[in-house]
Amino acid sequence: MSYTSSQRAAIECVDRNLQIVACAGSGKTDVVSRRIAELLLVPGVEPANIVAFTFTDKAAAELKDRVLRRVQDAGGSTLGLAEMFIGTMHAYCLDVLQRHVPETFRYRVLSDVTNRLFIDRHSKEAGLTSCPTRLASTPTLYRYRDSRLYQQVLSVLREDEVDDAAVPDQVWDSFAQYIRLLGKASYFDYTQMILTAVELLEDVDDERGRAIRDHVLGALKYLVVDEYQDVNPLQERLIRALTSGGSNLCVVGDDDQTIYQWRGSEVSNILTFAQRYEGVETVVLDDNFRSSKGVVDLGRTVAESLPAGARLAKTMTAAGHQQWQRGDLLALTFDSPQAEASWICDRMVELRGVPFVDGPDAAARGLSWSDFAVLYRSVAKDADPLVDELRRRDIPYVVKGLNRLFHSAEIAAVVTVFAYLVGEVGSETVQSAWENAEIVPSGRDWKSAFGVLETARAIKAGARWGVYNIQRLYLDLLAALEVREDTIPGTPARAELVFYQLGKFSQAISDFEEIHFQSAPAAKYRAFRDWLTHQAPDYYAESDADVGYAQPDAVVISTVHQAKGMQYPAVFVPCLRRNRFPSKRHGGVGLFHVIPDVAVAQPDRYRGTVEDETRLFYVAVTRSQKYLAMSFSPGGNQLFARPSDFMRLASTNQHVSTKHTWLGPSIQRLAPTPRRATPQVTLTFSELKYFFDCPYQFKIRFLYGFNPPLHEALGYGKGLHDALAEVHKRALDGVLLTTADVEDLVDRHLHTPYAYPALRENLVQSARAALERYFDAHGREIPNTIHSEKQIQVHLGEGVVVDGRVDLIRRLDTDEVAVVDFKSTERAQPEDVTRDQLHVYALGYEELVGESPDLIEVLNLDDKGKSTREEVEAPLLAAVRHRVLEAGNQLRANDLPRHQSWCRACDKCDVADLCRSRRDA
DNA sequence: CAGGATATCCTTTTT
DNA sequence: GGATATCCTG
Repeated sequence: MSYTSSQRAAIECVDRNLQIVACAGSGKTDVVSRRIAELLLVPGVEPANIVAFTFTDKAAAELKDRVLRRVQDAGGSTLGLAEMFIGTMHAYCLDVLQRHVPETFRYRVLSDVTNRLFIDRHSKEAGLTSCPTRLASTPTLYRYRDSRLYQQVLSVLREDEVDDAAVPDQVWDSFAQYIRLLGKASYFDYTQMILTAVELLEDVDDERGRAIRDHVLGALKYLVVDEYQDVNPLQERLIRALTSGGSNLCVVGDDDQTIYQWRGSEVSNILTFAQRYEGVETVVLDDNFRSSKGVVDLGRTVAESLPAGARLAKTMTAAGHQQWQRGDLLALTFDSPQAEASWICDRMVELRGVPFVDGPDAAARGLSWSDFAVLYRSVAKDADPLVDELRRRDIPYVVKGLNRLFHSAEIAAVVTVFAYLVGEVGSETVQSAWENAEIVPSGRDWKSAFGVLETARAIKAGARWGVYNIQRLYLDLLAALEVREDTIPGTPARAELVFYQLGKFSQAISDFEEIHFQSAPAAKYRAFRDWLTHQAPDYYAESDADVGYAQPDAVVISTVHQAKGMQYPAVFVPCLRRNRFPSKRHGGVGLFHVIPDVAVAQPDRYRGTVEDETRLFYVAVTRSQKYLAMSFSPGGNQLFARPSDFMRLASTNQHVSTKHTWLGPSIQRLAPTPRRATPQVTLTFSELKYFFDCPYQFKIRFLYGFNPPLHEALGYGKGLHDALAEVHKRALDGVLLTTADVEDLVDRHLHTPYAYPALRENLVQSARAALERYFDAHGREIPNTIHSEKQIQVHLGEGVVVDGRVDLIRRLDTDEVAVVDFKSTERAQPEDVTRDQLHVYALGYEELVGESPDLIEVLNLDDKGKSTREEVEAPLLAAVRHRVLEAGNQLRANDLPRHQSWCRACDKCDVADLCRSRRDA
């Protein structure tokens, strides 16, 4: 791989703060990963000294993979690579907290949906309904209706730089209530994880804060921040705090690609970076290797239409191998959306099989469906005509960025069940909805199914919480109707898709029940039903062919936002309508009705400006490697009847044609061949355990997404683990806890939010007993702790990685090293599965330190459970390595069969009813 | 061309 | 129910 001089400058700059301004297609990820590999060659630099932030988990996975390959290329060692943090800032902060702050071990993270459920469920206590607005018509926010806005207010107050005095006192009161409630329930929302970590790191005076600073900053020598243009003020504070100890900082970004300002991104971070940090070296990567000179020139035109003062100076230049030809770039106008959709399909058919060269040294291949991407400002509002046309013509497609789970007939049918439970519809409605959705074969006996529902409905207030578990009800209902992949009418492919939908619904139930587990039965069903109609549809995406690890050869329909970071040989940007793209400003009760806009430094970020939309258009254009068709057709009403200014901008560019001439039949065509990438498979230890137990159970749980019912004792095992983690971590710091600390430990770590009071008391007792037993039996060995909760990775080659955490690594009196796994219940697990699992741990340890452990141990904390200890054997290690690789290949081939017949794995399987009838047992 | 009346909208998405 | 774009009127 050869680099340009500026790329090399960026890679080699390891001793100064560095700003890499990377244009679209400039090989950014490659440069960053190479630089990290280079850092590892610096004498004295260990993987644990490097932290790299990305914006998404997906980007993190990609960077990790790249770094690994670069390290291998550079002949470096992959030893200990698991100690390098590559991930989002959220994940990093959570990791720091849960590594160093025992009080936070028990905290769980609220997602966007569960956070909203939480706010609505506790609307008064969370301050929602007392939060004032500046509108006479809406004196305060309303439950349900305004909870989303309230979420935004809560994050702006913490993530932005807010002029405290300009925010009304009552708004602050609401805010304080929310924060108090969040802590009381032991939750972090996304913002709070970062804020908590930042405040600890900033607090130089606090004794404990200083200890954490020493740990964190002591290890950190190099910090890399990708997508720096999208960093918000709180995240900038984190970066500041992390580099305050003098670590080297490298930020990478492109101010022209700031597209998340409505989430608080602050472009000025990147614009003024060089002034705000010491001795900054700036490297501009303006060679675009991705696109033809036509695309690059159009992209530059778009970027340069932005006001000059608001950008970093750079001139994107075409430097790749893609050739521009007249006719590649089109700006076309159509009379109707249907005509536009039809032309797009024609154009795809025309381009299919046309020779395309992926890289400078690659052989030509024929373009295939997955080489085409159609990018919309709003898929939800504009993509329907194209989807209809693609379906009509049998062209495969996947739609990204659309929450339509609840539009599907299957889920609509499932929802009727809950309408029935609250007495809104009769049994005939339910039955006919299910039959219309073709989930069950017609003529199925519905008696037992309604029996399940009757039992659920008859539950009285005061019953144990576990009894009117909605998840249980759902799974029982599917079991009663014998809904399984092999009984769903239609082809196996259809059955699989239906199962993905049903699995997602199971996830929705889990989200709801996490917050509403303890609501009284009638209220709970009612709340669930309302949530299903009003809120849930906005959060859950329909499943299409793009699921699991298999990669379909299908046209991609996506929003511009979701296409960020992607590239495609041919890109379509249709529906360039005025008031849609650029989008017009919107009305309604908004952020600034709660927080005055003067309280925020750059309020326009949250409003959206033409410049923001221009940057979005820039992102859309620069996704294309060669072919790009921008088009307009008048939309449904007069607001969208005229073309966007972007149409004019595009058509005045000299590389763009405004008329399309069909390629003649003489043009050379190759067999369509999709770009082949071997998907990366990353598994955790616990997922792998299920896979070893039964591949089909793994599929039901992790690919389809079915969740077992929430268990009332949930949290017990984690609490024990956390308590022991504190014991061992303190030991590493030289503090030895004893039996006298048991009560404290249990208080701090045992969090069982779903336990009814009597159970809770039981769990406290058994947790204390378990810890006391541990101190009795192993107290003497605690000082021999080498690692507690050690992050490990196993790289198996061929893109298969296993991630995990080893509970304990300790030295025995024999001076041997043992890898230890705690089990909190004696719940039987076949012995061979346990051994497989432990050998994977051993592999992880080997990759961490370079030699395998001597022993692997299972320590059962339960009083009856038995503990095992065995020697690590090389042949077993090799065999396990092989089995994990095989698992990765099976996953990629979507080959996850069920066992031949009912077996012992089925006996303990929570989702066995979705697999086979119990009559077979 | 200014200003009032009317029609139409109420994204985008990551953690 | 509020904000905005565009239409309409003089």
